[in-house]
Parts: sequence; C-alpha cells; structure tokens
Amino acid sequence: MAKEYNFREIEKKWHRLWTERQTYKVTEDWSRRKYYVLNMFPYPSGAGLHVGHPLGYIASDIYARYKRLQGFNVLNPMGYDAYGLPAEQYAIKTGQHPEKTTFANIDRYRQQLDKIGFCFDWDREVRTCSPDYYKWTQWAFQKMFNSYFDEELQKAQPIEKFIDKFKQEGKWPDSEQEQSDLLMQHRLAFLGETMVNWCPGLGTVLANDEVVEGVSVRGGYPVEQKKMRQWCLRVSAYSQRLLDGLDTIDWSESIKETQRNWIGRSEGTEVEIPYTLSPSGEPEGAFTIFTTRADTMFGVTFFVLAPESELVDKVTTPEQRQAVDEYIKYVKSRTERERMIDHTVTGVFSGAYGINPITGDHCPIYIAEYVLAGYGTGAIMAVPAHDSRDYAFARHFGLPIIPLVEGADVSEESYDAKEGIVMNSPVSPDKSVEYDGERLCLNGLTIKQAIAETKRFVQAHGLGHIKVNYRLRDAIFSRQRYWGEPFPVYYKHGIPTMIPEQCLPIELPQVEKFLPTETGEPPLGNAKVWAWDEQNRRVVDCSAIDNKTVFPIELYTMPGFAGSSAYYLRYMDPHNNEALVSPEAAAYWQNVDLYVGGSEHATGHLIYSRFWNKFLFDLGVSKTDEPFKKLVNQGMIQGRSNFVYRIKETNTFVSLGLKDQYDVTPIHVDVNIVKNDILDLEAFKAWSPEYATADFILEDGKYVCGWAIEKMSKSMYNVVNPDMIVENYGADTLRLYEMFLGPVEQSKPWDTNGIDGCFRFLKKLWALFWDKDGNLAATDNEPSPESLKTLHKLIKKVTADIESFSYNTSISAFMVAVNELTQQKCTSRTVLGELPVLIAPFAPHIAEELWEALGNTGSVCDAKWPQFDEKYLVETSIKLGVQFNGKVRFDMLFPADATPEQMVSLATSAPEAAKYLEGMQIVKTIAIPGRIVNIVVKPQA
RNA sequence: GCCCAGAUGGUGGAAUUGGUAGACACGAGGGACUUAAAAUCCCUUGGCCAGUGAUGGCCGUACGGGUUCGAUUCCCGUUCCGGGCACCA
Repeated sequence: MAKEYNFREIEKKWHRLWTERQTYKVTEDWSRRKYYVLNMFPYPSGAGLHVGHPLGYIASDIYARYKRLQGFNVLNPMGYDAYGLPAEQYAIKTGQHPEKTTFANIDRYRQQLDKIGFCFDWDREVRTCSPDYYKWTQWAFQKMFNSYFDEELQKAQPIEKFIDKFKQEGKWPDSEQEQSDLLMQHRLAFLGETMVNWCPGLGTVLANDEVVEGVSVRGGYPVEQKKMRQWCLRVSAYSQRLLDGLDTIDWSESIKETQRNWIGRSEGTEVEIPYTLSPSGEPEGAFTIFTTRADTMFGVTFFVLAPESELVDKVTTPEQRQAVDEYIKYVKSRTERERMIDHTVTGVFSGAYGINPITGDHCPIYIAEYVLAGYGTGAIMAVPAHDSRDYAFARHFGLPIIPLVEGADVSEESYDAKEGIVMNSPVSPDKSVEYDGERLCLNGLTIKQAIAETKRFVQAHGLGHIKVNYRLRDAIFSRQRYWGEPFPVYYKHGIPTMIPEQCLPIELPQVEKFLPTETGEPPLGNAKVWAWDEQNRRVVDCSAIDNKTVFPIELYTMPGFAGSSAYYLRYMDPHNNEALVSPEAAAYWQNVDLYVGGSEHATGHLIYSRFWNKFLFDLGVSKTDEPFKKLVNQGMIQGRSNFVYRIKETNTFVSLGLKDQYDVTPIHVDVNIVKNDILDLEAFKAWSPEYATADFILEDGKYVCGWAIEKMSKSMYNVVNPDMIVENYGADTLRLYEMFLGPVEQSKPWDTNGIDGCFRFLKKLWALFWDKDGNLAATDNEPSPESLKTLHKLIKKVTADIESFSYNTSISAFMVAVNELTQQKCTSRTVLGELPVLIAPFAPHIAEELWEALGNTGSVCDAKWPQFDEKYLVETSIKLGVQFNGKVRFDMLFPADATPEQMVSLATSAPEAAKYLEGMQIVKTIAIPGRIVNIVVKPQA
C-alpha cells in the first residue's frame, strides 16, 4: 500500500511541535541580518475570518519563511487592533462590556489563525486595548503636547524651547490662561476650536478619512459640520516631509499618488488686495487672496470671499447688509452634504470693491459659498475667462469676462488649460500700474513663463509673496466614545494639564452605561472614579473634585488610529515597561521592511502612522524617518455567489440552461451546498424549511446554478470559511490555493472549485517520496541530468518569483517540476532533498514532514535555501527563424557557449537553413543571446 | 473635470519586459481501471477552414492607426471597467 497524504495528522503534529520547540520565537541577534515583515493587524470582529482575510497574512508568511531560509533573522509578529465601534455598539445594545466581546473575538481569531500555520512569534502579541500597550499611546500623546514644529529645522522640538524664545523676545504673557492659549496654537497635540465632522447617528466626531460623501464610513449615518473644542494633532505641520518621504519608499505608484492628492500641495501666490466701500473711494483696508494662476491678474473682474470669512462683516456696506445677512443665513442652513452635491451658483454682492494692484481697477467683492473658508485665505480673485467656477458665477451675475490667452474661445466656456500664449496683459500699456519705474507686461509669454514673471514682479514690489498651501488638515483626535484610550489629561481651572508621565497608564474607568450621559457628556461622564488627585497622584472618585487638589479628567477618548500608529515599534520590544521600545531593539530592527495590508488605509492609518513615526523619529525614539520601507497592498477577495431560479409563484426551481423558457426569480443560494455550479439537491432542501418540498427541472439529471461576482458577505450566502477548507483539504492546500488564485495585489473572486488542482499537486509531491510499499523512496543514486535540470530550473524560478511576490507562477513552476520528476521516476536524494526546503514557505506542514522523513533533525525552517547552478540550465536548442513573405521557422542546436555572432554564422551555413536561403539575399540577421537567431531575406535581384 | 491602474480562451491567470501568445490550474469532452461511486491515470480543448490521416492554411491579446525584420509588450487616438481627488482657486 502506498503511503497516504494524511494532512490532518501531519498538520496537528507540526502545530504541536512548533509550539513545544518555540520554532518561531525571535530575539535580537546582531550576528545575523534582520528582516521585519508586518501585516496590518486585524480588528477582531464578531464574524470571524473568511477566506479573504488570511490572503495578506499568507503572502507575508511566505516571504518571512523565505527570508529566514535565506539566513535572515526575521521578525513576523501579530496582534489586534482591539478598540473599535462594533464592540461598543454591541455593548450599548446588550450591556456586555466591550472588553468581554473583544477578548472572545480575539480567542476565536487566534484559533482560526493557528490552523493555517503562520510563523508568527506570538510572544510579541500586542492588543491596543491593553494598559501595557496604551500606556505608550498616552505617552506619545503627551510628548506631542509638549512639542512644537520648528519650521526652520523642519522638525519637532520641545515646547520649552518655544517658551524660551518668547521670553527672550519679551512676549511671554503673564496669566496662565494666556500662556496656555498661546502654546495651544503651536503644540503638536492641541485643543482646538474647529469645525468638525459631527455624526449625530454615532454621537461622536469623525476624522476626514472616516467620512465619505457626507456620511460616516461606519454605519453610513449623515455627518454635519459643527464647531467644537477638540483634541487635534498638527499633522499639517509635517505636510512637506510626508510628501517628500514618498519618494524614498517602495510603495505602489497608485497609493503614493493617493497620498499626494490627500496632502494636496499647491504652490501659488498670495496677493494683498486693498478695498474700498465705494466704487472709486480710497482704500479702507486690505485682504489677501491666494492664487496658483498669478498670470491671470489682468483678467480679474471681481473678488469673492467665503461666507464664513471674518472679512465679510468688514466689507459689507449698509445698503447691502440685509442681503448679505440673508445669504449667510441661507448658507448656514445647508449641510455639508448638500453643498457637495448641489453646485448651483449662489452669491451676493457685499457693496465693497477690491483694487487690483496690477491694473488699478476697482472690482466688486462678492460673497459666495463656492469659495471655501478652510483653504488658502478664504478669498480669491475671480478670472472668469480661465476658471470654470468663476465663469459660471460671472455668467449668472452678468460680470465681464476678459480672455487672456491667444486663440482661446470663451464665448461658451472658460479656457482652464495652462497652455498657450498670453495676450491682453495689459490691454494697453497704461493699464499696468507702475511700481518703482516698472510695469508688468506678460503679452507674448507662455502661461508658465507668465506665472513665474508675475511672481517675481509681485515679490519685487512688495505686493505679495509666494505661498505653498496644503490640503492636508490637522487630525481631529478626540472621540465621544467609551471603548478607546482615555486621555491622560485633567482640567485645572479649565486649563488642560498632563498627568505626570510616571503615573501612566491612566486606565479606562468602569462605567455602568456605555451611552452618553443625560446632560450630553461623552460616555466617560458616567464614570464614578474619574478625577485626578494631584497630591496623591492617583485617580480618585469624582465626588472628591474640589478644584484645589482634585480635578476632573478628560471625558473624551482617542480615535481608532491612535493605537495603530506606532504598533510596529512596540513589536520590537513588547514587554518593555520603561520605554515604548528600547534604543537597542529599535537600533536592531530599525523599521518594517515589508508591510502588507489593504489599500483602503491609504489616507487614514498610512498617513497617521507616517506622521506619528516622523514625530518619534524627531524625538530619537524611532531610528528611521519612514516606518514602512516596502508596502504591498493585497487585493480584495470577492465572493462568487450562486443562484437558483424559482419559477414565479411556485416552489419549482429550473436549471440555468432552461431558465429562459420560464418567468423566474433568481435567488442566492449558499455556495457551500454547490459544487462546480451543480446544486446538491438534498442539502438545498435541508437548507431552509421553505425549500423542503421544492421541485426541480434538471438538465442532464443535474441542477446547474448561475453565478456572479459580488462582495463576500453573509447576505449573499457566498462566505467561505477557511476552517472548512482546512478541514477538507488541509492548511497547506488552503495556503497554496490562496496564492495560486492570482497576483497578491490584484482583487479576484474566490472560487472553491479550483482548489482540487492544488490538493492534487500536494498529493503528487507526497507520492514522489514513497515507494509502493509505503517506504521512503529516496536513494543515494546519482541524479540524472534531466532531474538536475528540473531541480535547478525550479530553484531559479521560485527564487525569482518569491522576490517579486509572483507566488502564483512559482506554484505553477512547482507543479511542472513535480510532474517532470514523477515522469523521470526520480528517487535521488540529491534532488528530492531540496524539495521540502523549496516548498516550505508555501506549505510548511508537508515540508516539515518530508524533511523529517528524509532523516533530518530540527525544523525545515532552519534549513538553507538552495542555490541554483547555471551549469545545469544551459539551453542547447535554439530556434532559427528565416523570414521571407511571412514566417518560416525551425529549431536548430547551438553550442552552449556560442556568441550571437557565431550563432548567426552557424545558422546561415547549416544545411537546414540552406534550402530556405537558396536564391535569397540576407538583408539582416538578429541574434538574441540564448534565444533565437532571426534571418531576414529577400529574393536576389 | 483632474490624476492613477487595467482590458489576453468557457473560468482564474502565464508570457524571461520587443522574440513561437494562451504556461499552470479549473471546467468541459473522450477513454482506462472499477459491480458502482470516490480516488487515480491517459488523450482532446482559442476560433475558423481544408484533409480519411499525419498535417497544413487563415484569423486572433478591447477597438483604430503608427514605429519595427518582428508588438500582448513601445507611441498616438477611441471605447469600456476599477481606484483616488474634487467648487482646493
């Protein structure tokens, strides 16, 4: 009897041995080079894992195992992003403490993950909700509070340095309140009165990346703008560094582009515009506009202020007061969402006029909602001829339009392109105001030249200056929730004060209800023990608050991205109670070499994390400026749904091929009772009582289901649980198949149908090692040249493919190699002995078993990755092509060391070639080394 | 509107980056073994045409052009799908 591939026993055995032997435990070892592989840690949801979740983990596990076989000391940790909204909402509904459900979910995740055979070092597990962990989240927050961003050094500095500077300049205020207010404007973590995304449905504020098209990403509740006092992180200070850093890291172009868009750098010019309250009066003040099209200053026909701008009040004349007030009222009545969707032109004349410093013209100042208060200066110069928004506005209000580009037709629409030759700038020499004997003239220049020239002119004559704007906003860092990190902050007479560093962590207090209080305070308002005793340095009961030595503690908690921003540093040294990470561990592990996760975090976690790391880098805690050297975004695994077709108003189901003959309703059917699109009729009847008495119209005795690619979700009945695959095929087959499905970075549908191919492959690989009696087949025989060639071809291909994350093609190469070796009846230990090592990254369990069967001790993980030898790979058969009126091709042999020139000469003198070349003139010969010789001929004249 | 990435058999996907398109796998069809099923093994499988046959010819990588001896690959234009940004001046 041949030996059976008993994956269940093998996998159970090696899971036990890995744990016993601590195979995956990692320590800092300066004698070996490090490699840090990281997955974006999961939020442990109640639904457990589906086959899409482990995709990235498998991809990174393969790479981690490969790097280890190459001799690297590999860190590959795993943990949980444990704070989150679902657990809290479940708590509100059931009264169950979120910690309880979170821990239960974590246990379930762990069980599922363990089945797949990852090489995680679980001793380094972190959970963001654990006090040992969030101590350092709180610590980093306090460090940000005590830092400011030095524009000249372009890095964070201690806030004391800022205070000293102010004291030296004699500007340091006396009152504590004033000092606090001044510093707040510069701290990297600060309390700010800002417009926030308030989500009444969730009862909390949200960050910009948590809001899409005016509704919350989680739950889809409407979001409105509201002014609130919130903790913020001054992410915007790092805009330029965040942008520059992108050029130094190995991320996909698309995700870098997404971040560039999000940072939104735009270089422009700020220009001072004096204004008057009458059409021709003397200046009464000035405001500043921002433009990226300084070249269009001769085409300005009006100015526009954002309705929220503080200038609105100053420029409104008594005659226009009522109209302006009504307009402001109207704008306030509109939600952010309405403003985003509805772009109808609205606005009102303020009564005032701005004076264009270049032309001297008086142009009316309007107030309109299409100008945003939060960007630039909240004021613009309008050039209707060359900006589509200004154009729409000018048309609506009957304002003049002056074209400035030769050949541009602005009778129907504006000409926005930055290409062309400038004209009408000025229309006549006297329309350009003279400064220090110089008048600006742009006529005849290209637009790009004109922009540069105007910038120069404006700066030279003090009319304005060059200014870089970023769209990146400061991150709002507080949430009105329970299940998050508490702020280590108390309020001393209204002034936010940090709890001493030595007292951290401040642990999340117990509450009876997880909802906001009746007075509208956040859930932490329900906590009884939530006051800070300054003298005894501890958290005490709220009843002790006397505002002398006992003060109230902050009721907000931190947002989801707080805990996930520096977790990669904590994995380096997870049990250290003295520091986030010891300098030694940080120096050894540096940063993440390979980071694997979804691209949906492009404008959230991946920005915050880079910001957080840059801050810690400035502090000297992190050793590198960028946290993640290489980023791989695994694609989404979509579901493949199956359908049955019920004839309307009956309980009869008709097979796919016949459904067009009836009036049918497609119904989702559980993919787990369908195989190769054939429905298991009995399982279908048992699936739901409704179908117990169903009738079927079959094709060839089978019920064929329809299918469609949709999101993998419960409601589509297309969720495939990895546990089931492991049970039926084993973890190695699951791992192989997930990778065989297609490139890691690509989204692709899960289709269990194909899995048999991978299962068969493992069975064939297994069969290579055993004779018909079940004994080890490997012998000490000399390997045949063919088997050596097969082996070395495989080593070369697999090595190159793993390096480039082309796991699907390396598995294909394996399939070919195993088929070849089977045909060659290869039993040589020299060849077979390398196979377990080569397959180990992909299918570690079978690899260990075979490795052991060959008489090796220890783990295959500590084996050495085989090197290929080019001498076994030399191609001797090279194709010759002769071209004449179409293609004639045939194979011919060349010596292995032939140069291209020799190949050409040999080819043209070969007897096979001679018959094609007879009567022909050789026009051209092309030789590609190791490939092909192409001879182009034409008939001799 | 702007930016990025794509489009290859019935299906998932290969193609050493300019060198025999469709590797590998699934599915399908045919066959062997078997009382039968499962498992396993062998053959065929992009389309069209010719031939009893070995085989040969033509067409084919979204569409239309171009460069080249040679294009899935490079360039220009078009269509479609996906992703990001979006009254950002």
